[in-house]
Amino acid sequence: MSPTSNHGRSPHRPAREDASAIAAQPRTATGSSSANSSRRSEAARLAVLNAADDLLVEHGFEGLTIEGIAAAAGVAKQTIYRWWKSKVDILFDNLVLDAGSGLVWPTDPADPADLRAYIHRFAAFLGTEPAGHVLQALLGHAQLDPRTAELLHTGFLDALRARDVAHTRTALGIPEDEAAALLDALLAPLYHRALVLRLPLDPAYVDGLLDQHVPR
Amino acid sequence: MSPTSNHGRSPHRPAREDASAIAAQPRTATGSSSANSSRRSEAARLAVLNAADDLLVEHGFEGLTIEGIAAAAGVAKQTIYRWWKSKVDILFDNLVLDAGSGLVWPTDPADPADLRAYIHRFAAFLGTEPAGHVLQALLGHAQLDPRTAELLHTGFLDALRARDVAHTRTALGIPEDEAAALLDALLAPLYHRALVLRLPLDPAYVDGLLDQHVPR
Amino acid sequence: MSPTSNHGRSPHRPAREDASAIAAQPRTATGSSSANSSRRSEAARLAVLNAADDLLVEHGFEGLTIEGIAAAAGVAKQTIYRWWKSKVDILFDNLVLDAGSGLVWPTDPADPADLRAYIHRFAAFLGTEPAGHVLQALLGHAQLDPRTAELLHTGFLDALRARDVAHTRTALGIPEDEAAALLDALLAPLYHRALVLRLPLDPAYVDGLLDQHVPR
Amino acid sequence: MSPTSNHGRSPHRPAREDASAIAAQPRTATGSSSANSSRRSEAARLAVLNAADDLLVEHGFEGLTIEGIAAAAGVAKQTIYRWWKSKVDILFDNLVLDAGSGLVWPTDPADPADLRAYIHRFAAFLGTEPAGHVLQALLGHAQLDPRTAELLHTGFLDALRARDVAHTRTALGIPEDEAAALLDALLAPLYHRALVLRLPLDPAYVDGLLDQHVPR
DNA sequence: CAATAACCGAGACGGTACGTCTTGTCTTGCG
DNA sequence: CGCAAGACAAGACGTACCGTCTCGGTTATTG
Repeated sequence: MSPTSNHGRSPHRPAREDASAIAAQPRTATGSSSANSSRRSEAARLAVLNAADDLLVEHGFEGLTIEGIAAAAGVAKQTIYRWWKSKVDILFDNLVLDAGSGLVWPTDPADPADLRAYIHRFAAFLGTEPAGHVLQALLGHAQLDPRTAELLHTGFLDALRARDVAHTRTALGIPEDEAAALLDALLAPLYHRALVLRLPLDPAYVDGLLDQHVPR
Repeated sequence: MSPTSNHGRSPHRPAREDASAIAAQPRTATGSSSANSSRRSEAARLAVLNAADDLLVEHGFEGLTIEGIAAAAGVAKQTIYRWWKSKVDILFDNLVLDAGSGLVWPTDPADPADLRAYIHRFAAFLGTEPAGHVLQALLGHAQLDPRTAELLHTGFLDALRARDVAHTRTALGIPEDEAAALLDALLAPLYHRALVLRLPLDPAYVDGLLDQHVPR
Repeated sequence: MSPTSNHGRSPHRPAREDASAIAAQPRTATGSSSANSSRRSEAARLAVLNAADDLLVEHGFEGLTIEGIAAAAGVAKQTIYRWWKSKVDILFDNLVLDAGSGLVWPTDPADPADLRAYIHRFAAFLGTEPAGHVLQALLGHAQLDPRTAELLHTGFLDALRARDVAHTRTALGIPEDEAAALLDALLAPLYHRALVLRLPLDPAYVDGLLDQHVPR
Repeated sequence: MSPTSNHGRSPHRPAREDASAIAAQPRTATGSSSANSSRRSEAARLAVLNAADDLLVEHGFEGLTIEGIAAAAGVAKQTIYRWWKSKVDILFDNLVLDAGSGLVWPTDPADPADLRAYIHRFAAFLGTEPAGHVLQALLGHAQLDPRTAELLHTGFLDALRARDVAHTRTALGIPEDEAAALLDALLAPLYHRALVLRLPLDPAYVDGLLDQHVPR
């Protein structure tokens, strides 16, 4: 869990006011992370997140149950309900965690090649275990449940898009609306291929897509 | 239910070998509908399909239960299980039914404008109640459940795509691979906008998209 | 379950209007018992009652759980909740069942010795497994829970007392108030000894008590 | 809490070896009360006892929870568990406390009328809030739980009976076995009426009972 | 023109998981 | 150390649906 996201730490009570699940610099040293207010058990938190990830891969989203997670994590059911509302919430925390470490832009000196690199990274993230499984499951479930859709968008996708548009702008030196359009032109086929066509996002395909839209 | 689809009529027993849920000509005269072998109650079948549609809109996919459908349809639970394996199966039948009447290409004399018309029709289908709700729900659920994915692809999406590629070819007089690429370039943004961005597919947007890819 | 008691048969829905759980002749031939309205499973009913009895003796009232009964009876929890409101209800049915077969007065020709015999029978019933355990548990729980008290009195104790007073009257040929007073004088020490002093109700003690109050 | 009872003061650790919860002279000056060794908070102790009493009357025995008592007393749960094993233990302390002040024999110069007075006092104690509620609840729970039965008898009822038999002897100048039999003859109907018949122990009834067994 | 077989409604059944509740233990600061 | 606060593992509670299984009561051919 990125220290800038308090999602899992201080749960539903204080209402999600977090505006940037995807921090530009998720890794900034926040000594304040030691402001680890509550007496929450870190061991239990991690055991739950890992168990959920494992069981999602093993049994699929439908076969993922709170009772199963609790049993696999060696944790009481109530400990889960104390900190998460639902299995969707748990997976969301996993998504934020994984995105924080796996969905990053190359660091500072902006370079047009950064976009290519990032799109490749995104395709790998969406298309591979376990993070991609989680994102696909949450996107799928968001079609079925408005609360999941709300959480996924305001808590993750919106921030991700804003960040990516900004990076694209600075990387290519183009205006915001152009950056957004370019990003959509690149991401739409990836999502389409993964969610609708269910075909693999192999690097060759991604390269072809990039060649179409961004000059090498 | 299109008479060329035996999905809902003679169910899981004879194993789904239906290859063209989306018939090119779903409306072929079927006096043969009297080949209606079994003593299945048409009233019950329709009551179930309608109840499922209504309850999907009312309570969402998760809140849709077999018991609820049975109660709303005034039908015994066993009557549902006799003809459908799951609520996904019921929704699938509804999808095929709705697609048969709402996702058609203009009839015969091929015309380049047909593609524009069809894409508009598709956007309207995906974006509006209740058929779009059903398709979105099934696409969402397909991310969570491989059996749903299998059913949706081999039973609907693959046939739809094959048909649409063929129509695009004849409408524009282009080779198959070009037709497929063009179709993807048009559909990917629509799916992306509907499933990921959750924005409306208004005609203005669709027109803009078409202007980008197909000469007016 | 005595056929004159509909307690377990037609459960909480039709509201307990049964006025004579303790029928004078619980065994009256009622071929009509086959007027067994619902399709309730007799096997499940008996399995639950027996399991409850066994587990009460084994683990005590507090250690008796619905889940445990369901597991021991090889029955789904919901099957128990369908027909009984609580474990108290199950025990009550057992009590009525056991009382019907074990708490009977000698048959017709009234004889002063009948009272002696019945009091001995009562002492044995109250003091021995498993029926006595059930009655003691329900009497104990009635001190803690008004609903149990209500059920036990209006559904069992009142009818028992009325029946016993009537029998005492005809057996000894005395007026009702005298019969009631005599019965109280005999039962109070038995209950006191069983519930408060927790001493055994051996036949010698009962004989002594009888000698004190009824001429041999 | 009587100072001669260390029940609540030094709890389960030193194992209850107290033989006379009901001291003949509960009020004997025990300067040793300053043996108030530990740093136990008297305020917390009293808050717990009072809260338990209040909540027993308000919600009944079953609705009485340790957490509820802790909350109502403004005390941490652990503080309760530090000093009492269970809610039964807390109620027991309350019983001893109340009995110490409400269930006393007239003082010294022995007089035959003392028995009448004491029986009236006992009936009032058993039949009225809150002390009677506690005793009835504990008697009821003793039917369900052997540990409660053990505690109630060895910790309270046995000593009470011994004391009462002794007082009866000296008050009426009769041998011990006669005193015990007389006491049983008086108490059995009271317990029977309170626990089984659930009728009020009004003074008129008690007078009638006394007239039956002890010459005025 | 019965009989016989499938369908139908109703709903009980053995199960699984839900989300809530309480228990009794443990840990973390404060005074 | 006692204490308030409260997280924790454990597990029962009562509810909702699941998918299977009778039960009688219609139809609707078919022998």
